[in-house]
This record gives sequence, C-alpha cells and structure tokens, in this order.
Amino acid sequence: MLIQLDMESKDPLYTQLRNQIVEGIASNRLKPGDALPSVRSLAQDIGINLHTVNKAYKQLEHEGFLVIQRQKGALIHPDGVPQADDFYWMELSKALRPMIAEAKCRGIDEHQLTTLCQEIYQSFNKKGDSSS
Amino acid sequence: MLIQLDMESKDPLYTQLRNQIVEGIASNRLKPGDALPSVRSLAQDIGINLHTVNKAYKQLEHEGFLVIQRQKGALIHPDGVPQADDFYWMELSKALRPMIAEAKCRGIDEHQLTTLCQEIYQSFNKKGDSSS
Amino acid sequence: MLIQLDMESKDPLYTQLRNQIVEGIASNRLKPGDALPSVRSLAQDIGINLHTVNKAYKQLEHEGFLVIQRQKGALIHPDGVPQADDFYWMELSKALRPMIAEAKCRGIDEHQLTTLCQEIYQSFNKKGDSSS
Amino acid sequence: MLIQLDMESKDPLYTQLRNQIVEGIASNRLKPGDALPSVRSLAQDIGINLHTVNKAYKQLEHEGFLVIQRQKGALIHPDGVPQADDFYWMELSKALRPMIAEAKCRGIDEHQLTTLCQEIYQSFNKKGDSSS
DNA sequence: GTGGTCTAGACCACC
DNA sequence: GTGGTCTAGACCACA
Repeated sequence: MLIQLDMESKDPLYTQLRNQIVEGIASNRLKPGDALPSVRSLAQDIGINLHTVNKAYKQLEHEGFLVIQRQKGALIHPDGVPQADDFYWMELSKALRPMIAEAKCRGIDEHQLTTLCQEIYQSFNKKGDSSS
Repeated sequence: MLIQLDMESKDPLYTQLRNQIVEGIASNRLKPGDALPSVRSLAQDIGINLHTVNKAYKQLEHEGFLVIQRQKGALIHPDGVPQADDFYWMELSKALRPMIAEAKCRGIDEHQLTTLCQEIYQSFNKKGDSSS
Repeated sequence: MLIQLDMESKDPLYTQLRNQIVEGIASNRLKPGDALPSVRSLAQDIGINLHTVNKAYKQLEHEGFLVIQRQKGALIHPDGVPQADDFYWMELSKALRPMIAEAKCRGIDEHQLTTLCQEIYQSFNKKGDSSS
Repeated sequence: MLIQLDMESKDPLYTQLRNQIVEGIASNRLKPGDALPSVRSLAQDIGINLHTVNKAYKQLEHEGFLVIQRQKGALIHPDGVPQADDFYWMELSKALRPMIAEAKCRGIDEHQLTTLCQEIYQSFNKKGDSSS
C-alpha cells in the first residue's frame, strides 16, 4: 500500500496518513484483519517521525478502524468498521455543508455535484476489483 | 443575517465565519453587491476579536467572494463569484475524497450519499426562496 | 489545586495527573467552567514535560471532563461531566472486579469493603464543603 | 477452570491471567492446596507464550497466592492467602480512589456505588456454592 | 499568550 | 521485535 504525503499541505501529516489508510479500507486494498506496518517501519518508509505515524494509528484506533495490540502491531479491525450512526451522519452533514455551499456559489449544479460524488465513490470500487 | 459561532469547535473562528458567509451567498440571502457589516461592528455583534473578522473577510476577498473598498467597506462581489475552474474542481475532489471514503467504510451506499448531498444542496435553495 | 506526582509509580505520569484532576472535580475544588493552568505553566510547576500535561488534558477532553479551546486553554466542562451510561457502568464493574476479588481473598468482608468505599466517597464531599 | 483472555485489551496478558486466577480463588473454585496446571500445559491450552504464564505465576507467588515447587508445580497457597495488612489497605484505597472519584463525577451516588460493590462481591460467593 | 504539530532520541514493558 | 511513555526543543496558527 502506497502512502504519499504532501509536506506543503495545510492538513497535518498524521491526518493525511489517516485519510490514506481510510481510503485503503474503502477501496478494499486493506481488509479486516490485515496487518499494518509497524509505526517504526512505516515512519522510516515515508520519511517522517514515528510519533506522527503513531498519532495517525491512535486516531484510527479510536475511530474503530484499527486495533492496536501490544506487540503484534496494528491490524485493520477484524469486525469491520463501526457502521454509520446518527452522530456520524450529523458530523458528515456538518462537514459537507460548507463545501457544497461553496460549490453552489461557484455555479456547480446539483447534477454535477452528485455525479462528482458518484465518481469518487465508484473510484473506491474499481480499485477493490483488481487487487487480491 | 445571523452568525452563530461555536467557541468549542476545532475549526478556527475565522473559518466558521467565512463558511457562514459562503452559506449565506449560496442560499441567496446575500446577493451580489450587498454590503456586509463593517469589520468593527460585526466583531462587536458576535463578540469576537476584530482581527478575526478581518481575517475572514480577507480570505473571502482572496477567494473572490468579496470586494473590500476603503470607503464602502466589504461588498459581495458585484460580478458574482468566480465560476468553478479546473483547479477548483480538483481541490473539491481532494477534499471530498476522504469523507466519501469514510462514509463508504461505514456502510453508506452510493444512493444514500447522493441523497444526502442533494438534501444539503437543496437546503440552500429553500432558504433563498423565503428570506429577503 | 495541588498536584502531587509519584515518579516511582507504575501508573504513567499523565494518568496520575488525569486522576488528580478528576478527584479535584469530584471534591468540587474544580467546578464547571473553571480554568485550568496552561499546559506550559502546569508542566513547569510540577516539573514535567509539557507534552505529558497535554496528554492528560487531551484524555480528559475526550472523556468529557474538559473543553480545550484554541487560546483560552483548558476549562472544566461548563455543562458538567457526562452522566454514567450503560457502557460506563460496565467498564466500572470490569475495573472493580479484580480488586474486589483480591480483597475478598485477603479476608476483607462485604461490610468492610462497603465501608471503605463510603469513606472514600465521602472524603470527596468533605473537601467540597470547606473550599470557596 | 476456564480462562478467557482478551488479546485486544490494554491490560497485559499476564495481568489478565493473574486476575482470573485471583477471581478463581475468591469464588472458591480454587481452594488452598489445589494444584494449578503446569506453566507449559496452561500456555498451550490458552494459546499464549510460556513466559507469559510464568510471569503471572511468579507474580501470584510473590503476592502470596501461590507456592511454586520444583516437583509439584504450582499450588494455591495451602495456608490461604495472607490477610489484608495496613499496607494492603492503603494500596486498595489508592487504587479505588480515582475510580470512585470518577463515578461521583458521573453522578453515581453513594448507595449505587455500594450496591455495585456488593453485587460484585456476592458474585464470587454464588460461583463458589455451585461449582466443584 | 495559547494549544497544535513535528522532530529526535531515550528507556521501558510485553511477549 | 512491538508499542507506550517521557523528555527536549522547534515552528506555526489562532486570537
């Protein structure tokens, strides 16, 4: 699984890493029970500090994507990710709102918006098809 | 136009303010050429620092939502907001990606996602119909 | 509020600090809305690293005891602490079980145990009476 | 005697094992003089490392719950567990304090707390009645 | 001033 | 080997 961080981004490194792992799960390249690299080895691979990797892993653990075990390292949660609940739907709406508002301001119509969302959604399906 | 800031949010105040003004434009409560309150009066109204309001205005100006004139203060850009270009579409995709990935992980299907986006999009239409 | 850490304890420093703040809230020495020292000043006062203090604060924030604001620092949660829910009761039982098992092994009877718990519980009431 | 370890727990395996043996003694399923499985066989039964079982046994021996003899293996201490002394009472109080503080913060009153402790205490009585 | 992020390097517990 | 904790010191964003 390839990780690509943008040192110039305004998103913190640990958030970018967290997002890429989530995308890996969404696209089925990372499956329940799969082992992730150790914080040390991943940190070295992508050239960042191990604490930064650790912070991403801890957040993913807290969100229910991972389990971290004392010396087996981190695994994609074997039971899968917790399903969307009311709280998550609310948070998702809150996050989407300003982005959709701006898109509307910039002349993107409803159909263009849903098409974009569908394309992104389906891009995760495609990747899953081809991998093991 | 009612501004409601959450002092406990992780989002900085100026970002919250910026977003609410964008939503105001999206919902047509703020129209091209409309005057915004002065930095000073808005800061006092919502009880935050003057610099914070100024930072939000500056960002909106830089993004093309506002024009700021020495005499008249801030106006919603009379020519409307710059339409989406390739760069904006790319940025929008990049911002949407991790959210949609997480939604997919949490079992939200494509139809639920597009429905949510449509509801949010349309919520801006509705507001525009009834308010001034 | 006096903080006393035991460098020899097997509990990590940030846990000891977290516990003492919780005890401060239980005993009403810390009240909803009260400000806590900044991570830097507290770290200096008790002679530990600011990251260690920060970790304790972050945990307390996550547990709902504190709110941390960008530059106002940390406050005892103004709405009070989230009340015990089923999950919390379960966790409390799980934590208490081995301790009570050992106490029983060592010949402490039910009455002695409940008396001890009451004494501890009431010790938090007493402190609250005398402070401002 | 059934041992159930949670590989995802934050508590180390040897601590979980130690606690379950203590609970076995508290509930009278394990009686003074009873033989415990050998380190080797128990490790195999529950599928963990031999050193881990050994560490739990060693700790229990040090705490006075077990005697370990070269030939016979591990036995529940024939004279029973050392009774609570001042030091133990102090340690127990220190361990209970932060839990009770948090319970109080979360709105659990004194009666609810003592009831919970009694229920846990009595749960060890019940098991002892019916099992071997 | 505040907390947030990132780095670097140390030691320890677990298995 | 693994992650957990702690330290020290840097720079940045926020208000």
